[in-house]
Amino acid sequence: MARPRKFDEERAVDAAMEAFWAAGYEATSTQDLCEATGLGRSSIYNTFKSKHDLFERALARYMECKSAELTELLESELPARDKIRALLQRVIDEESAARGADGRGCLVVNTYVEVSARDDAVAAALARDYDKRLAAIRDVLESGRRAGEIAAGKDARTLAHLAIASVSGLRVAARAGVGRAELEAIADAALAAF
Amino acid sequence: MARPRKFDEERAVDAAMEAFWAAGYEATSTQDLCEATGLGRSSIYNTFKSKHDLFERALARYMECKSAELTELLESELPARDKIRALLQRVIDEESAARGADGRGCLVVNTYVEVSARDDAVAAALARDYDKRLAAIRDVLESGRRAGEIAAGKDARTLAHLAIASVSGLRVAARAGVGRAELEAIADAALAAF
DNA sequence: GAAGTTTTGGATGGATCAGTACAAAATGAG
DNA sequence: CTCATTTTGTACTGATCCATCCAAAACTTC
Repeated sequence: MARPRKFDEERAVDAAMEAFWAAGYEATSTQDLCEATGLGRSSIYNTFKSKHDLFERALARYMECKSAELTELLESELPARDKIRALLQRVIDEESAARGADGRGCLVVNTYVEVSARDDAVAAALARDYDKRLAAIRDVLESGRRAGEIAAGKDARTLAHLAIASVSGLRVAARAGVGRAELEAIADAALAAF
Repeated sequence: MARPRKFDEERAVDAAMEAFWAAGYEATSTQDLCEATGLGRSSIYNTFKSKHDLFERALARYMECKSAELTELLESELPARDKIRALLQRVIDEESAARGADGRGCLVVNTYVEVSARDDAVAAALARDYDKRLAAIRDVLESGRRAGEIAAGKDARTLAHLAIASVSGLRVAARAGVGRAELEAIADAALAAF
């Protein structure tokens, strides 16, 4: 038939994801993407339509990974509040490690802020991801409410929104330079609302 | 002596702030800054050292304004928790209006995410601003704790961190497309932690 | 009004941007 | 081996990036 590809498309998307994650969309040049993926310009443009297209792929991949991690975390046998606690703790671990290592934060939060407002396709993808996470957490809290672990008067959906907002809040705080111990105290205080 | 300036430096910084606020640092070109301020290239580079310098000025101005607003808000006669409630409500008003009007969010949060990690000077300025806000809110909560409005077992400083994190969380949620009514429910739920 | 000083506009520089054109290289099918 | 097809490397496009240069304009002081 024809000459076969010398690279793995998935690995290229992964590498691009790392690049966008580290520097953001605008600040990542196509040259950076070539170096990160190890591909030539032609290969990238032959495989992906554009930088924007590659970004959407990379973002989708990131969201997939994170979504899988969340699902796994929420599937444990812990009480609902402890699941939320574990979620917040994981975020703190990520962000604290990231500060020392690379300080790149979370690609989803970064993209909300940097890209979302001026890019409808990206905004829509982020909104779908948000809804998925919201539903997963709401289910957990709803079960917890039925099990009596969460006060009956509290709305599971609202608390799920709050859980996600708490995650974002911790991430921004971490980026603001708040240290690990303080982040853990904040998370602990936030749990009082659940 | 010499030819006087035809423009007001402060107004120029204001206009630049609006531009950076609307589009972010990278996506705002020097051409955009000329158009926003109404100045020529020479005037801008004669007055400010560089785009980066102008950005620092604009960010400082933004933080000054917001800081003044916060101080004013915290000076009311309300109980401590109601002050926090008012703070969250103001954020919701801002973000909900912004979504329809321009969707630019908060320049400080945007800058944390877009610039902070790769710009020490900006990161330091943001950190100073964070500390100021933290201290102001901590004082309010400390008073509230002494007045018995806040449980004695809670640490005012941690709650102040939490208040700031709640603001960031709401802002990111708003950018994620969460509507006004839901934001208000989230804020209400978050207040249970105070 | 002349001299001296600063601002201003417009042209320009060199770098980098995203994306394309094209021919050489590489492969499987016949 | 030859042909058809796809990938790949390199050179290149036109646009835009931030910043600088310079001469003309504008204003104060003398």
